Amino acid sequence: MNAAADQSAMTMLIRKLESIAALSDKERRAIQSLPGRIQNLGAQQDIVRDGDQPKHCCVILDGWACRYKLLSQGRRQILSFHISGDIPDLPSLHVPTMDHSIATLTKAVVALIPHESLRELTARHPGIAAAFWRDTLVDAGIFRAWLISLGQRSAFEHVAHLFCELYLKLQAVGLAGDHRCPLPITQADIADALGLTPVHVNRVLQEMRGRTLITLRGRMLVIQAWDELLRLSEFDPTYLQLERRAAG
Amino acid sequence: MNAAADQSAMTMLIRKLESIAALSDKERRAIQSLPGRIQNLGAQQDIVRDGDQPKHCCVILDGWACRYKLLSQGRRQILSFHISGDIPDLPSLHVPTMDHSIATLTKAVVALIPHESLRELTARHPGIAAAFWRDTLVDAGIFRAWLISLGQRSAFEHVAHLFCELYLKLQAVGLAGDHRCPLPITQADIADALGLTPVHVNRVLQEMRGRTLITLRGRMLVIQAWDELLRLSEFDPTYLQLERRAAG
DNA sequence: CGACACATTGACCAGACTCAAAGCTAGTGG
DNA sequence: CCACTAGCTTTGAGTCTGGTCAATGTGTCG
Repeated sequence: MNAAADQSAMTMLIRKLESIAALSDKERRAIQSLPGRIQNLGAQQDIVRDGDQPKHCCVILDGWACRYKLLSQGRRQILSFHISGDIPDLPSLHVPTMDHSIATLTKAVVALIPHESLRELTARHPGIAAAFWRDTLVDAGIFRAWLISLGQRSAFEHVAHLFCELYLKLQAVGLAGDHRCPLPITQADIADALGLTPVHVNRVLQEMRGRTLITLRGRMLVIQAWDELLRLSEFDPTYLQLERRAAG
Repeated sequence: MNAAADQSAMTMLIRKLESIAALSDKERRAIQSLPGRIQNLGAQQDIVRDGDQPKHCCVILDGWACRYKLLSQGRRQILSFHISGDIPDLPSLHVPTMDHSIATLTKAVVALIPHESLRELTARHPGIAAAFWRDTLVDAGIFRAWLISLGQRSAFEHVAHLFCELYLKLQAVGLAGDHRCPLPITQADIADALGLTPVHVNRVLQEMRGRTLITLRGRMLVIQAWDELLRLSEFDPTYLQLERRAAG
């Protein structure tokens, strides 16, 4: 966190909510004055666990996190990726028991906000309540999009679709542009999200490079052929409900 | 619809909401007096289409429906199954544009309720608003469970998991018991939901019959070995959030 | 500079798909 | 009440996408 961010840790949350709904000045101020315990976390650390009944929600201020579920024999399904501004455990406000875990994928900074404060905030500001509501509906839309990918798309199309989605989500909160975005996760993480093996994800990435669709080095993804990637994966950005900008 | 049901078409909606949240007498009466245009539909008929901006929600009173998305080359992914009491397009109250379609799978009876009436109802009865909210969160939980099945389970485990889920959902609204439930959909429908081919679904069903796990004839599913099916599919009913009864 | 995690490659395997052909069964109309 | 039909289910043979197992690079951080 730098000095500007310290002024309000909630800046990223506001930016995220404004990417899917309009906020008034009053609402922005109310969010900025939310109490939040800042926490620095390492990579691969659980934030909330399957079966927990959390009493606070976590806003991601920096770094990447994911929802995931463990099955027998160490199988892991990643259910969603989360970036700055996201509140992955927002549903815990209304559904007490977690049916999955949430963990960091990279080093991360999060703010823990008591459920109580959030309930007060939403009771006082119906506009914010609506924005939260809308956020979880967008989340559900992303789950549906992943269902479609898992059920109908080839591994190649699936990876392409994921890259389009991640780029647009990052762009919406100002963390990407010019068809480049950070991608600080491993091929094994991607594999667990797409229901593939790391080996096969690697082969798909090789093919994408070979076809000059992307560059992926260090932790930076460059989409060299955006339109082509959209076309190949039949990407339709409607489900992200990003009102302010068209895809691309 | 029989005479008793005519008394209030919303009986199934109330029963459904009570399977996931508590309602007061006042709230029950408010729901019962909702205005709803009753419609009789044939099988395979669209109720809402991808891209629509609906002005009402549909409560399913009888029959089965599904959410689905069409891709190129006639591929169809079914995103969820819906039964009596469900409001599959409830999210349209807060997210204007549909990113998928909703259609009947069997002959069905639905009630169309204007968004306006629902907004009035929820504004006047926060408990009902909370129940609706909770319902869409449960829906999201079901999407996550399907993600896990698609990503990590074998075809056999996936079919088993689906059968456990459908049985419990039907039981929760009084449409199943004794490990028997109606299953008025085709193997092709199941295939489109699980991302498999109808041929492979058929082979899986044959194996389940061979292992005396289920009986499936006419449009009736009998689960002969419930515990075994739960175990084989690693079924954990938490995500359905059915407070009142344990699984089974 | 060494160690560990991550990425890459190769050879072989298997679960699910494709294509094609019968066999059932529930509605329909005569 | 029966014959017909359309849609659904079942079965078989061959194929392919993605998985498994195992080894070898590569890069990054103490």
